[in-house]
Amino acid sequence: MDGSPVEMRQPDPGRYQVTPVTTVSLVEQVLTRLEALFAAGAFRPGERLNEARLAADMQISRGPLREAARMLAQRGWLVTQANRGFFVRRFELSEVSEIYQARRILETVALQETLPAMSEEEEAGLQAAFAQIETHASAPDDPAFIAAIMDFHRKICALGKNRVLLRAFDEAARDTMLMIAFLGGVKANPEEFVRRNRRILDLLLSRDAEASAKEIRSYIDIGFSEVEAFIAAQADN
Amino acid sequence: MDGSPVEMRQPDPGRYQVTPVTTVSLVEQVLTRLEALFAAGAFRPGERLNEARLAADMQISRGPLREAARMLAQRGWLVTQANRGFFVRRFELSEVSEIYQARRILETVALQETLPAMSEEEEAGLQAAFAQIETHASAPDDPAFIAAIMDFHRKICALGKNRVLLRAFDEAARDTMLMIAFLGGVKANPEEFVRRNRRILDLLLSRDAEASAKEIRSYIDIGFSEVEAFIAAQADN
DNA sequence: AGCAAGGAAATTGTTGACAGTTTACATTTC
DNA sequence: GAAATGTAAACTGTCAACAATTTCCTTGCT
Repeated sequence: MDGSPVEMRQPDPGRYQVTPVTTVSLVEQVLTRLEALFAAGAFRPGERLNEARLAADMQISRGPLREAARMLAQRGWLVTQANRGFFVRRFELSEVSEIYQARRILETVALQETLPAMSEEEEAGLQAAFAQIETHASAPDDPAFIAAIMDFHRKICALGKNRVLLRAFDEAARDTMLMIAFLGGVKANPEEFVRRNRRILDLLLSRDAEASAKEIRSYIDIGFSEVEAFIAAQADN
Repeated sequence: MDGSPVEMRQPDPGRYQVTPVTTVSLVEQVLTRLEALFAAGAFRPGERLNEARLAADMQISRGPLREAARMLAQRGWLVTQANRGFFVRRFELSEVSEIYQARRILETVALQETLPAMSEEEEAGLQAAFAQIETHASAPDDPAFIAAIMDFHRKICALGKNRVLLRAFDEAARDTMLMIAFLGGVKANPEEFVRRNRRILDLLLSRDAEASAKEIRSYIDIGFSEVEAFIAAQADN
């Protein structure tokens, strides 16, 4: 009973570090799952999604599902029709070219002024992101491969230190992934992707903004023409 | 009873024209109202919004309100905290500058290649949008004045014919309006806004992409420095 | 007074049910 | 047989209630 101080808890902030415990709401979980379904190509363009069925499959009620669907609608992945519910968006060919055009601008404009001042952390981040591309190149059909590529280019865009433009890139990147999912995956050989991105990385590390931008534009153009050709081939069938 | 053909309805598609009857869901109505509340500066940054109270005021249940709030959260106007609900976003000063920087890029990059080929409709649209600015200049405190300015610049951005970039502009423009709403409205004299935008319009109509871009950048810079000064003045209090 | 503990009130997260609309199908009419 | 009509099932839009968590206030202690 007499207070020997030995066991007393004292504030010692530096001794250990714990992260907050968080709960994940159903809406967030549903959103994640729907994104995964989109990435896996489970939804077809124009498809109507059945709220009751989806909710039952996920073993939740329709409320959280609808809230997640509203977020995807705001993001542009779903469109709503009054009294008819949510439909998976469609891509027109014209919009595909706009997506790539936007990426060309967003990724290169970021470098223009900031590349020479790239920090150690940013440099390390780019290298780590590229390493991820190499890792996933062995399984190019896995959505994680495209996701790794997009993350690398996202880090490029992040060099611009502009959250508004980075957000715009995120949308364009997500649109790209969605479109690829609709097409049923890429079929271009992964080695070329790795090689060209390595070249981009090297030019970035040399801090040559002009050459980097040129290489990035060329890289994006190639990606676009491959998608374009693939769509044209599909249309022929 | 014998069918005299006089009154028989015959398919005659050109004789009259009706537009579809549409229903507006509660979610859409709520979204519109929340946007108006934001524009009017009714919400303070960091404020938590009370679902039950808002829903009761609008005389609806919490469901549609939450769905609209999720859309605003996806848009970035609200942020969510687990089990604590929706909070009005905050603006850091650094982000304000990024918004203007993004607008500078998005509005000028659109012109670079497309201005010389501007169509009659686009030209008329720009003039009509500018006329709206003049109309609302007499009531500069009305959110409609800023909205008119933003719409004019949106049409400029639309010249680029890129929906992805236009969407990015929309976000930046909405962020700008939100920020101004938080600041309690603009106090710069409306005549200057009208004058500078008229100059932009003239340069656009002359189809001089380079001069237009320069004038737009200058215009945006002025808007930014005014907001910046206003924020600094507020911070002093 | 300052602080911790406890509990009631307020608020969010989630659900199930009902009303209104749409969709699909069978039936009638020409 | 094709188009129009009527009808039942399916589905979305909305609500009200309940469970879980947070917030606020009171109480008791040093």
